[in-house]
Amino acid sequence: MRAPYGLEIIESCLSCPYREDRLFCNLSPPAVQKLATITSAAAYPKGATLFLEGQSPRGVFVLCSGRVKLSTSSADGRSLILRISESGEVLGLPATVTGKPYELTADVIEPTQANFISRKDFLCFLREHGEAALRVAQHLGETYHSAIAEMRTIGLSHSAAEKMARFLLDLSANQEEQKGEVRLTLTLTHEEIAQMIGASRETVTRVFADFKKKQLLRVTGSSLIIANRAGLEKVLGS
Amino acid sequence: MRAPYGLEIIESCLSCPYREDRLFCNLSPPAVQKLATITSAAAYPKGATLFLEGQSPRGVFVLCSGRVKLSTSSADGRSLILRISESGEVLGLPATVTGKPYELTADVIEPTQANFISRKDFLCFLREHGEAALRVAQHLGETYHSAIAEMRTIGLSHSAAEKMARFLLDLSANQEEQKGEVRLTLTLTHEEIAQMIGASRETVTRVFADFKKKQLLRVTGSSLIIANRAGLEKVLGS
DNA sequence: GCGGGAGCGTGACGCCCATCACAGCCGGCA
DNA sequence: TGCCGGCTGTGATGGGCGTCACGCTCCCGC
Repeated sequence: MRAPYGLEIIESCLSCPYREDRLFCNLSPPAVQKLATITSAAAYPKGATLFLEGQSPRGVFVLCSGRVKLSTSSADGRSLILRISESGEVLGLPATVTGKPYELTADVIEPTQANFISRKDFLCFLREHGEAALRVAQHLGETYHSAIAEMRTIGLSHSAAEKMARFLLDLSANQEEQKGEVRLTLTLTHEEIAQMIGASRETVTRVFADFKKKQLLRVTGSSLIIANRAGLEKVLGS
Repeated sequence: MRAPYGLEIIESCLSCPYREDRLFCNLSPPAVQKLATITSAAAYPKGATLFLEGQSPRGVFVLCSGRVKLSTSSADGRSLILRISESGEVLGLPATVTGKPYELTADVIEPTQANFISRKDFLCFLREHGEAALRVAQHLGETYHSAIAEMRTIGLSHSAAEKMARFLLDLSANQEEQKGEVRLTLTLTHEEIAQMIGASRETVTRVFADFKKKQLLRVTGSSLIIANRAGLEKVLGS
């Protein structure tokens, strides 16, 4: 049941300079200049919606700060979270490039500032700058890659514990490790984790308890420590 | 357990002219010409493997004929089929563009002829022809789109019957309908369908039997008739 | 302080479905 | 013709986990 938040866009992102984000860094100076002219900044409060699944694409959003939840939901209210996007990421790219409807819904879960580029301007820009088109293609390829990874965790595990383990290991993959432990801050509720791995809220709670009992991880407040990475990996192979 | 077929490539695809495929039609004449020079044709027998999940990308394959199974598999031998590709489709595009390993395995299930373009040549071609890079971006966007659709069928259904219904409705979406019935030829074994929807072989058999009993569909040989589309759709909402 | 809501922990119950086992069926092949 | 291997159908069984229900702890606003 998606709350019908209006687009309460606050047009005040003057302090939001153009970022060296992953997608458009290292472009030629004229391309960067052109990009600046078609970009407009905006701020979104918690609870706002950048775009809804099924809408025809208005354009792309480049996150400057904040966090945005990307999800898809079925008619009966169940929803599946694909990703929590953070600063520097680009949202709405596939739909904007193809012209098909947004395939996901983007909900703001932490106050966010973002740069927006309208579809018309963006396509025009890509046609003029082949280098940028190639960068976009690479970016889409990586997005696809991580979608497949997500499918693997959901589709190829027999147990909820296995999905949780995969989820945690994916999270920790980008974190640095010290004395055999990985620390990461997990600002998701059990409910949200459940929606990410395709399980119920209670199951997430129980699996967490189980992992803690088995000394695989420790939780203090919102920070989570993976104490026994090898142990978690063993959960996968069973 | 993926069979270790060697790449028994038969270099004899002289009768395989360059196709008006979805990806590269409507390019400018010089682009098409360039493309022809870097394309090489080959034939693959049933059971051959175009590429394996995890391999570093050699290039893209454009199918001229035949059928290829795209799947990913876990360490314990379970596998998840994402798609059965047919004539005209392009395989290996995301990995080739990004440089990351192939995220899927491509197995030939019907004797196939394909055009191959090496990664080096392909990237060079994209850099020279911005229009093609944009087309590739659009293509990747669509690939992503259908991956999300697949995730929805697997992740957002509570019952195996629901997954089957979604699967069949997806299949029939591209077929034309006559007198309220949709006919389609299904050349997959129950085992393969099971791997596509994330269920067991026996469950697929049972759900099929159930659907037949409820007059939702009829099966004669390899052709399948969806007799009551509305009935199938009602399975989704329960 | 106190009510209320959001999030977490936990027990009981029951169903769905994976798994195992085996039996028919069909096509291919010697 | 008869064997064999792949595919399909079906029963029995058991465990995993979704669901319901309820209590608990925070935190926040009044």
